[in-house]
Amino acid sequence: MKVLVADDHAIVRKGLKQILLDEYPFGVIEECANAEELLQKANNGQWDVVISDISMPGRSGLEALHQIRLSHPRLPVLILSMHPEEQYAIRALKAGASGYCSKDLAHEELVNAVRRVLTGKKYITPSLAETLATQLDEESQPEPYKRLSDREFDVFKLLATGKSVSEIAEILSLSATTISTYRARVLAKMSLKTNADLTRYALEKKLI
Amino acid sequence: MKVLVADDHAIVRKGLKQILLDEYPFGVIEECANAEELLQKANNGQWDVVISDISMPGRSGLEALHQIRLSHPRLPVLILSMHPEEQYAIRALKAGASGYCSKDLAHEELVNAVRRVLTGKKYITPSLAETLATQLDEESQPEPYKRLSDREFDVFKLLATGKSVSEIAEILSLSATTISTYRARVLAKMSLKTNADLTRYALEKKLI
DNA sequence: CCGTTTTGTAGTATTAATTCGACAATTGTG
DNA sequence: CACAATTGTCGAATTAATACTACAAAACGG
Repeated sequence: MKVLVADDHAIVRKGLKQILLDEYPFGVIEECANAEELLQKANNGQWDVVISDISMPGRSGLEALHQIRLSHPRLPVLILSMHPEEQYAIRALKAGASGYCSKDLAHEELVNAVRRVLTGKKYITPSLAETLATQLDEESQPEPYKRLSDREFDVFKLLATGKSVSEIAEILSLSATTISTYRARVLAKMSLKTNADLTRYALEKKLI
Repeated sequence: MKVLVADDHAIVRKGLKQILLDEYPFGVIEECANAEELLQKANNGQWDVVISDISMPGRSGLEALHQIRLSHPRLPVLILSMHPEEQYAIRALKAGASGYCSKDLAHEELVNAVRRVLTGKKYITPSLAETLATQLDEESQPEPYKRLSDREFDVFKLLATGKSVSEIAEILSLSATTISTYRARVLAKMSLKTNADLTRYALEKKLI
């Protein structure tokens, strides 16, 4: 049993490692503190499964996932997230993740998820599975829900934390006008009107 | 060495425990998944230090901290947070925390923090320490938690619900410049920076 | 495979917000 | 009480944000 664990929080890495070692006492659990390290190690050995945080500084877990999909199509990647939220999960699964777990699950549940993805199946954290199911259900009738594009989502998150348009422009190296355009699209898609609405939404959904 | 560890994420608890066990191989590390459990265990044994997440479902880590301060005045409590935000840190320290660590610190740093608080000293996570220092440096010390005047509070509430400066000017029949001035004063008094911060604060305090 | 929609990106012109400075009225305090 | 600090209020000058508009590239839907 060889597992690659990636998370920028040392504490989380240790925790994952410990949980996995409890289950697989003779397993090899390797830690990666960021996406680069993850990619490097993924290319440098035979692994049974990768467990990675979705949001890490620098190249994100999502980008790393993408890379791994290309170079190791059969290596299952389980994405971990703090946020039990659809926006993240949909992205991860579209990028080829084998599973999506919220970080607050019990360790038995984590072990469970690992087992499933090892057999080639998908795993979705229970709380989210329900949400997604309802979502798909409702999609037939009302349909006010539109998915944000990646860029839009970036801008959404930054706006929700109180960044100004010009700060975001700086951060993403885009023109302020462009950010304004994204902002307008985000607001329209979400049927909201103000940045405060975004903040409230994000807080409610525990996105920030 | 007896440590109480509280966090709602099993993964984080495991990680903390492991890091502490690496450092204190014969230590007793007990896990608590929520604030109730933390209080119960704190009252039920002799501990050297408590390490607790700041935000847990139900009664928060901050409330638990308060309780512990009352019943065990000499027991050091180290607060952990995902967010290296001053708002939280200031509150935690005011409520009697011995230290404030961001969850992304390396495990050596955590061990360090524990050592410090054991000797009765305070520990503040480096990234935050810098922020706080710059703030004090940059200008007059904006004493936290000054009371807002009535007008200021009106403006505060309206801003927190997402009204724009000009809308507020309209509502209160004042010039937009005046509202901007109030806004600046409110922000200064509360040591906040953005409208999003106001919204967060208001939501937290259930003011809106 | 081809037309349609969505996405990523900006420029220009217009509008809103902020900074800075100011000052009278009110409040707090030794 | 007298003097300092706070509060309520604003204008002018400067900056930031938004509304439109636009267009190429990518994704999608038949």
